[in-house]
Amino acid sequence: MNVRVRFAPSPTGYLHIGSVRTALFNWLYARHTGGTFVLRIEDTDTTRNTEQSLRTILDGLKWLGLNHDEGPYFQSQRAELYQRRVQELVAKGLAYEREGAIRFKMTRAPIVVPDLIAGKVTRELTDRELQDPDFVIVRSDGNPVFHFVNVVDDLEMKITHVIRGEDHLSNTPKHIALFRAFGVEPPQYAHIPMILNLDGTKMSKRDPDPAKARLASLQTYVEDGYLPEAVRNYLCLLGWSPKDNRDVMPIEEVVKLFDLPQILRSNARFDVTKLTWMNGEYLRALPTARFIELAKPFSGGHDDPQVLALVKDKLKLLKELPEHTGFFFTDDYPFDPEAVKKSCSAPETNDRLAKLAESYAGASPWDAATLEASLKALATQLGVKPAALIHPCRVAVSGKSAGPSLYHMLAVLGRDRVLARLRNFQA
RNA sequence: GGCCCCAUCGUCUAGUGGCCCAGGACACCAGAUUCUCAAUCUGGGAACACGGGUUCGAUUCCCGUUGGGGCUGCCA
Repeated sequence: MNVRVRFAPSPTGYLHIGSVRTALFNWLYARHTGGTFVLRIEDTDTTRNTEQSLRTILDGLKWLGLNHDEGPYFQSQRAELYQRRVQELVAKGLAYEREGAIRFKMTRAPIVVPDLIAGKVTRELTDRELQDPDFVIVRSDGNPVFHFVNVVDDLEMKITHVIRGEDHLSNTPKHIALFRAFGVEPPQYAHIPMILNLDGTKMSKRDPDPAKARLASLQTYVEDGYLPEAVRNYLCLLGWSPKDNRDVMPIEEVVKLFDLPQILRSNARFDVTKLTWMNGEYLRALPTARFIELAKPFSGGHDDPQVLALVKDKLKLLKELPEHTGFFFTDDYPFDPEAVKKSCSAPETNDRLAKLAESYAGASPWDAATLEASLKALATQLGVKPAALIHPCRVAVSGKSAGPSLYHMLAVLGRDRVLARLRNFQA
């Protein structure tokens, strides 16, 4: 049987990180089985749909490389189809009108949901359902509801596996009943557990804590300079594991190993610290040319390739770029008072830097090796350790005590600026 | 409230009755290395929620308790 799965978001807001993982798991399963990944936009709630939101979904999937094979289909364009299907149920006597809405005659017997992840789930009827198990499939305004269009589309699109969030598990008996009402066997279900905040609360863009609210949206990771490969890799590891102690691994490997039954049944918490670590791993593994290309949007216009290459291995996020490179592009860089205090408190500092400037004035060629040799020679001559020159020099030219290799930094900065900064600096 | 799902270090996880006084990763701590930071290397602390069973033997099976999550809409 040819596997067909789908990602069916509704374009009513931002792209939630949990939805992204659902999309990812569908994509992984399609690629693992050589099946088809369908994208379907569930835009039946006309009051909440926005064009912007649709854009966000499409851009997000593209950014992550989760390419679909079919679609996007739009439910808003399939109204006639739903209409026909409603008529079919009414004609069969399985649906009826009440208070202007059309309701489906739900069976009172408990329905077993065979789930590839949760196992066989049998749901007893709730008190409310005991009173009246039927549910609305078409609102009194004429619009069909989620449960109905979802089932009709899965049926029409011949979806074989429904991989979705566990929040849908309790509603699945309704869906199964609808499939049967149409005389069709339901697809296989795989309900994946939820992703929660570190503190166990729901990830939501409306979280009162702004830091937590940011984590809920994929957009945050794009803006902060995470690599799509890193986000994708981290998400793979939430509820799924290669079981061989690997964590950073190419997506091709995940595709090879991924399968539904081994997905964990318990909720996972989202640890952005680990994601950030993983991003650093991916960043450092990047070829320099590729890094420079990806770094440009974050460089604030200062994208000298030599400078970018110099700080490549220092970053965990691309958005950290400006704080690492600022002093390369302006002579008005801030001095960290702690750094000045720590490295430039010796009374001889000004004198030493003046001598270093003198020595560097004649350095040729202006490259890291020459600058290193020259500095060490001066240190010997002054009878001090190289560190007594290195640290003040670093602070003088960059304002900071931390940064790239000093000599390479000086080489990129260039003779004129280095000499000027050494001479202007007064401890 | 009712119904459903879940429960291994702080977090993500390995573990399907003895190989486990529980392994890996992030984070944390200490040391090594280095011109600083980062990276890297070495070492360390850190978990089977609780109570009953079943069994010669339970992290692993069953029941209960507690805790967490979900559903309970003419939202999706």
